[in-house]
Amino acid sequence: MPELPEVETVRLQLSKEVVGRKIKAVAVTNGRVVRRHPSAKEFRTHLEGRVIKSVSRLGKYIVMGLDNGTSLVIHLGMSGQLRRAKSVREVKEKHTHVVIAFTQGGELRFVDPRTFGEMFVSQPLPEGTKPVISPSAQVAMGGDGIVTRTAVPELASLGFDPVEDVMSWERFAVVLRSKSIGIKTFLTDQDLVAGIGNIYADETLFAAGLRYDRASDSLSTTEVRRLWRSMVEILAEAIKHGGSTLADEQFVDIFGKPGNFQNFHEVYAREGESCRRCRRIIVKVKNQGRSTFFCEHCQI
DNA sequence: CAAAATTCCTGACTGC
DNA sequence: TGCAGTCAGGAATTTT
Repeated sequence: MPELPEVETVRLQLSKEVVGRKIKAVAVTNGRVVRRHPSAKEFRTHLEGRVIKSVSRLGKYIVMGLDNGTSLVIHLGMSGQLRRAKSVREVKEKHTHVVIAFTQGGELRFVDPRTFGEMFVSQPLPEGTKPVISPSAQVAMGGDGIVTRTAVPELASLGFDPVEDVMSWERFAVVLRSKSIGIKTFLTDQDLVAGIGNIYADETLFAAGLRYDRASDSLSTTEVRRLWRSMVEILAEAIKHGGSTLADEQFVDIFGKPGNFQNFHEVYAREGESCRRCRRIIVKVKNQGRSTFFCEHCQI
């Protein structure tokens, strides 16, 4: 399922492929994707004629800045894909729900079997209005980097972005210790840390040598620093390898190519296999209704 | 058939 | 008793 590294992989490609393009027509064939809008037609009207000026990302959300100050926001959910088509003639994937055609030719298509993903057009906050920012993002950034949040009020409650927002581990410690919850719960709470899901939480915790159920306010300074480092490094590494494509799942980039980072997973989906560090068996437990994979020996 | 996992929502439990 | 924080569980969804 697309998490920060997969979304960033897509964002990097989109910024080369669609910036500067003008939207000629939008076709919505599954209204569920644009559920925030009163109608598919209203969504269409907001987009047609607009030029895409930028492509940024906040957590798992892609934000396309448009030439009138509004933004096209896209969330891939668990099975969403954005696909670049060179021409209308290219065969459409099953579950293609939205097609954006450009005046310069070509299309951008939104494909999503499970339809947990969504698209919507966001209106910026009126000039002079002060944005409401999540406490996590405020502490983490100390007032910086609120641009996307001002441009997209719907995303204001998201926590700091561990890749995009430059911050210190000391500030991370402040946010971490402000809660008393399991550290995996902390990492996957989008209002605290934006962009981490099940895969990268488990991989980060293995790299940090910490159990998923350690309380966020119980870590020593050394452990906090290790968690911070591991999180940043795992995400950077995963982006370098184009994200993870799982055996059952079908994450692909905008050209249909799978990612590579699954080959570097130490624990995720490795239940019953041996830990590469200590040779013991990787176990799987349920946490918050989600699978958690970890090594009982390497993670304390 | 159950499992996969996203966000959102509700109900219950805990500690002060 | 009330309240905030936390957590568990369910819905929506399709494919394997």
